[in-house]
Amino acid sequence: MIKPGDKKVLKKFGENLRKLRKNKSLSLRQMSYACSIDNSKIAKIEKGMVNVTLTTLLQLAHALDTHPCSLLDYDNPE
Amino acid sequence: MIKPGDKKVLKKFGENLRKLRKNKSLSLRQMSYACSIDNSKIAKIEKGMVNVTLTTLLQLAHALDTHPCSLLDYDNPE
DNA sequence: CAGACTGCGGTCTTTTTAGACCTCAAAGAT
DNA sequence: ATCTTTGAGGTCTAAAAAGACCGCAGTCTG
Repeated sequence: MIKPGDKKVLKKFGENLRKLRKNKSLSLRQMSYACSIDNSKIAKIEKGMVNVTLTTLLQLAHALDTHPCSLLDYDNPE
Repeated sequence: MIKPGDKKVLKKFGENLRKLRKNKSLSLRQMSYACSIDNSKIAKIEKGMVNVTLTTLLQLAHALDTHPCSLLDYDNPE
């Protein structure tokens, strides 16, 4: 299901997520605790290996204390 | 997996999606064609019965010719 | 009435997420 | 050298999404 075109999107999303996490100076395990998502999974998300669902997206945003939009804000206007 | 707390979120998301679709005066089948998502599925999403993934979210946003953020822009920062 | 469109709901199979747990190597500090 | 933290991968099960197809009732129009 993960089409080649999607991989790029997921990768970008992951990179942005990582950036935001680093900004908060959170380790994977700290963030895991903050949003009840397994650290190994967050790592996979950051690497673009997972197509997160809406609720997961919101959990991540909550843990980062930011609006969900921030997680989608990697978009470069075309 | 869809926890009771999530249902509310998905419902709100769906309602917002429907609002945006109506704004564009698109029928389910028209939108289905625009984003390659089955019309029955879109109906389910709008009713909050599906926890959409990131790529699906982006497909929907694309079909509505709007930024993904708009889909998350219901008043629910939490 | 007939025909078209609409939203909605159901079924089915394949693929994937969610979630939990475990291991490991590298880097840090004590 | 030891202990801890960190990021990264791996495995496994159960639940759910993806995707496609079908049918139905209501509405509208010719």
